[in-house]
Amino acid sequence: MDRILEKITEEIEKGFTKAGYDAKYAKVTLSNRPDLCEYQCNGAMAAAKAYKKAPLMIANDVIAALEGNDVLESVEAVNPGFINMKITKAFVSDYLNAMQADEFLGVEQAEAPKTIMLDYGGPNVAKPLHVGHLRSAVIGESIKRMGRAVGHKMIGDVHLGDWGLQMGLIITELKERKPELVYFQEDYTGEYPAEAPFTIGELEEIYPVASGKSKEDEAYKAKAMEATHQLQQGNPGYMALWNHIMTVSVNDLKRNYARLDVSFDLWKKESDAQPYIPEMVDYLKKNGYAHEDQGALVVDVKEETDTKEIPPCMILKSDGASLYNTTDLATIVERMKLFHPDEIIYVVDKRQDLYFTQVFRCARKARLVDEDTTLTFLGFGTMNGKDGKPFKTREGGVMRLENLLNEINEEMYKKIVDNRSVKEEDAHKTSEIVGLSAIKYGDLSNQASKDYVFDVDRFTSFEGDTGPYILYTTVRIKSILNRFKEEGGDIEVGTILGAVSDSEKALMLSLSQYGAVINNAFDEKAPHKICAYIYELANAFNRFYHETKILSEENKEQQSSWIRMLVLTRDVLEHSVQMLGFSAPEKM
RNA sequence: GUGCCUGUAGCUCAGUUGGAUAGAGCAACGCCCUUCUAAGGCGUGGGUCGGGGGUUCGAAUCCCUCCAGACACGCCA
Repeated sequence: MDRILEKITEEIEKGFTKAGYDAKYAKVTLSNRPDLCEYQCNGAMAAAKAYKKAPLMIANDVIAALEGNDVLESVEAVNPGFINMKITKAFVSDYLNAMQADEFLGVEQAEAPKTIMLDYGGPNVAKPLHVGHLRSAVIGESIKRMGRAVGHKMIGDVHLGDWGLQMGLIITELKERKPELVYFQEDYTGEYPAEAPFTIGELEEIYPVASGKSKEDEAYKAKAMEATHQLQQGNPGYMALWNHIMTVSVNDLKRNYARLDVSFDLWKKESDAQPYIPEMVDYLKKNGYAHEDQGALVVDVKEETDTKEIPPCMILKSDGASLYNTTDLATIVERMKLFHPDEIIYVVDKRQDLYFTQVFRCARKARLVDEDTTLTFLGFGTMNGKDGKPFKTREGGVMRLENLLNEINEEMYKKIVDNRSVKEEDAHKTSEIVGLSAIKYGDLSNQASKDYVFDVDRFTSFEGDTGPYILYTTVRIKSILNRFKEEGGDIEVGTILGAVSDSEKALMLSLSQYGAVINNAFDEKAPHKICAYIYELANAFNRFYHETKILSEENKEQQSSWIRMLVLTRDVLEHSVQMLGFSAPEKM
């Protein structure tokens, strides 16, 4: 279905054409002076130059030509040459009824759906998730859901960090502690135990210890590097251990991501890309893309237009070993081969901007990606504490994601119990749902690319521009609808009628924007635009709610009109919130 | 040093891609519950949009310059 702005623009275009002006000036936008009008067109001022005529005259010509249309309730030309308009009540209500009948609520679906891979999450095996992983997960999940809502095929890939020295470190430390394990017996030929010789708790304790030792003890580090090498060569005992590490770790990661309501379609990992490396390196050499420089194998990625020196993309270190770049390039090769994506979006820390510029250019230059496959870097800023410095625990350490979630849930639980008399078990469940909205909304309502301040008190507040406020509004609507049903009403029947109050019309206008907002938000990969929209919608609803008594309305036709509008408002809010990655409870 | 990003109310942030009187929330101060969740609504005060130039009918938005902060700059990931 057409967007409401397009429909209005079409009307204005008719006016411009009829008055003898080019229709390209007829672009209509939302009013930035709601006190004066609902929609405005600034085209007359732009046209003034081309036609060498006063803008106001042009505006008046257009208005005269618009005479007799049934979309505009009022239209007037104002000072320099603004065309201010209000649309008819019937036009808005017709639009809302059509919107309600549309399964996508007016969100335009992609005419040619794309396959878009989303690289987000990026946790490391055997290390707990910490707050640094939060943004990637939250933003990535939202973009994924937004993409699906506009009809694209979105493939989310967690892209596990499971390769390199960290594995060797764990194996080495394990060997120090339990040398008697069969995994370390070279002549062992039997089956390895199905049960892992460690728990996730032990694993998480082992890694930092091993990492610390390797920094101080050269011999230890050498052992770890050797173990890494052995693993990569396929040492059966090490491979068996690696499998255990993976299983234990991935189960734990899945549990944690589930708490965040984040899910991945693919649990691919860096090691999966390794088989592609030899052939890729060979290809880069043979075709002259890569050359040796100071002993390392590199690909030049400088471009004429660069304002600064872009270092070459390193493929192999001078000792011949591969590195992060190599794996990422090989991952691109793998993704192209397996999924042929139209676009790959990386949701990663913005500090990796330069690095990804190198990787993308290298992939492009060496034709590792199709020409029409887009590589997108979606860099996000740092999550800071109230002091403006990177978020830390009170003790100054790195905050585990799990602990952060627990803290928020506890905070939320207190608030819910303090304010309402609810059953124990309900309160715990509700506080988890609302707590998640607090975290996600707090994050997503900021522009992803900027640093932001993570303020627990502010995010968990029910007042202002917060997740809990949005949910509270949604719950209020549900509450009315439930009452209506209990009294024997049917919320599925009825037609939305023209507005009878200013607050109702404002709510209707806000609802009518939904489709355009979602499409635009996805185009710009900007979840914060959805936040801004639903906050405004929630405000519009609360204003309307405050002055309209629905359940006691005598006129049944009017009542069912309002009920239908509540259903639409609820649906818009729930769909929006779904795209942000959380949901509304039934009560709170 | 080079490059990139950021700078908007006391605090946290928007600003529809160049439009009208720069907007929200929090904090402060008033009002509004016998009526669908007051975790709500209405209102008041608060700004040289980092500074200075320029572009034009018109600039928070585009260009130049300076100031301040954050980040990145070949064998880490």
